[in-house]
Amino acid sequence: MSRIDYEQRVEMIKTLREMGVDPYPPDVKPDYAVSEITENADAYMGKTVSLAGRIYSIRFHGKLAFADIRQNGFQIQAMFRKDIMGDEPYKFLKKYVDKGDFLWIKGEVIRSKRGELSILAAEIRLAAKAMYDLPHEWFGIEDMRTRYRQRYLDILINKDSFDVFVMRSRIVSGLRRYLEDMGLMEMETPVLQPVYGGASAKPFKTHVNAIDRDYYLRISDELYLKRLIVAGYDGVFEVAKDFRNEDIDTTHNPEFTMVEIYKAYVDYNDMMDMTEGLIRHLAETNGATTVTIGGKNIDLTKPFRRVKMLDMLAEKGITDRTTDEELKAMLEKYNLKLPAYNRGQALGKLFEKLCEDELVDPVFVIDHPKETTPLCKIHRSDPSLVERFELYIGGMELANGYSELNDPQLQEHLFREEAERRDLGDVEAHEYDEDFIEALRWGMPPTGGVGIGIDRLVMVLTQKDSIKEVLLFPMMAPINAENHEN
RNA sequence: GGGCCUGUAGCUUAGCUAGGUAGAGCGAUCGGCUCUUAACCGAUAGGUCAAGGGUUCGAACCCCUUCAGGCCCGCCA
Repeated sequence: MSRIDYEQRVEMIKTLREMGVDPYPPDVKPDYAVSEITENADAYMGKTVSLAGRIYSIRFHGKLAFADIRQNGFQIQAMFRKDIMGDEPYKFLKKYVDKGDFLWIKGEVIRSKRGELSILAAEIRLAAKAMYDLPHEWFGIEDMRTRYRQRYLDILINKDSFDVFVMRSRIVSGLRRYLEDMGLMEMETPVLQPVYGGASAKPFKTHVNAIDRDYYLRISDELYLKRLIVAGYDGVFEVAKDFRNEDIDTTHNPEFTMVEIYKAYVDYNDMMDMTEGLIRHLAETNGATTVTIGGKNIDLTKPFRRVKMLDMLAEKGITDRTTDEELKAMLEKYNLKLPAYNRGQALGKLFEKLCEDELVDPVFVIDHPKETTPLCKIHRSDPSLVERFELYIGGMELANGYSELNDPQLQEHLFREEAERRDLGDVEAHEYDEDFIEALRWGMPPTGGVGIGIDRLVMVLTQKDSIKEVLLFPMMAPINAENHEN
């Protein structure tokens, strides 16, 4: 594609160099951030300051010009008067400075006749030249392919995108601060694991040359964090990138971020309290306690309901009187596949199918059948269940937590059952992790744990209905060299 | 994996179920303008209509294939 702007800029840069003007000078030093001036306009009024930023718009009126200068999310208007800055600099501005360029300006802080906070340029300096025209902010960039593949352009042009990732950053730092204030420590555990565990998912496989072994990218860091509880740290967490080799859609990306949190001497009830407190705190500090996502209104201010999974199934007519044959027929009807039937997993699948979408306002679904996970403590009052919770918001699963299983013999037994299920063809059954069981044999205190999907949490708090909107660089198929022209 | 929709200038798009030289706004370039902020006025340039193949005298348009994306469904967080 011919871009005349690009070719013109190539020429212009050549000319600038011949004139002795460096289009990419190394020593541009503004005295003030734009935000400092805009946030304290009155204090700086009449003072001479220097600042720098990108030109988003420039409007010439003969011997007068206005530009919008933006830096780090803050914008200020620059005013250029030929009689103040001089003929040559004004001519230079008109001829060699374009929208999209970075400009350094020194001048007096004033207000224009219309009252707009401005810096009246006495001196200017080209800080960095751009080679493309900046697309007009008014129209924005709407094409998803451009927005996701050239995210820097999306963020540059679309203010909403800029703000989403500011919010994401604040949410994650707020989360870390909240957990640290609770006395928890962030730990870093391996991304490359010889045995993948902690969740049901298909992994990415890789090979470690140094020891000539196949490794996996982690699907979870649960089993490592629990080893750290064994090790004697009573509260740990990790904001972790996890990797699952599954489909890409509006709520799934192959790499995603999950915070897992483990704390000794608490159970799943305590972890629900903590999860709820954390999410409400993040909602309040990011100014959105009632949100709309995908047309659904969600109220984060009310206490999160806690409902037993079996009670929700009972509302759908599935009770302990429902026979296995009837359950199998229902699985068939909804096209749900279980490599090897067992009642607990069947109930879990049917729950997801029948109930999940209805869970708009935050709700903890608790007390799952024990076959749904091998890492959770058996329920203190019903041996067919486990002390597990899942938090749903807006029809999405946002968090999953347990009273952690710390009985090494039972853990070994449950892992063997998972192994049998693998042999029957369940590719998502947990791998047998001998090293983890060995750790449990040394003794793990009673522990509560939870994993919270950060991307989905950010979706809720920023009111976005696609995970791609909250991932800086969502996974996209690479553009074929034959089709690629820019 | 199944269904529906989309891809036209740097950006936003019209034209596609009437097959007949591809149009606009913004942006760019040149000129004018001392208070604009989607600035304005005048002129100019800018297109392999996602890619490939077919039908046709003639294809952005009809057909086939491919690529990329979106939405819904199925499966996993």
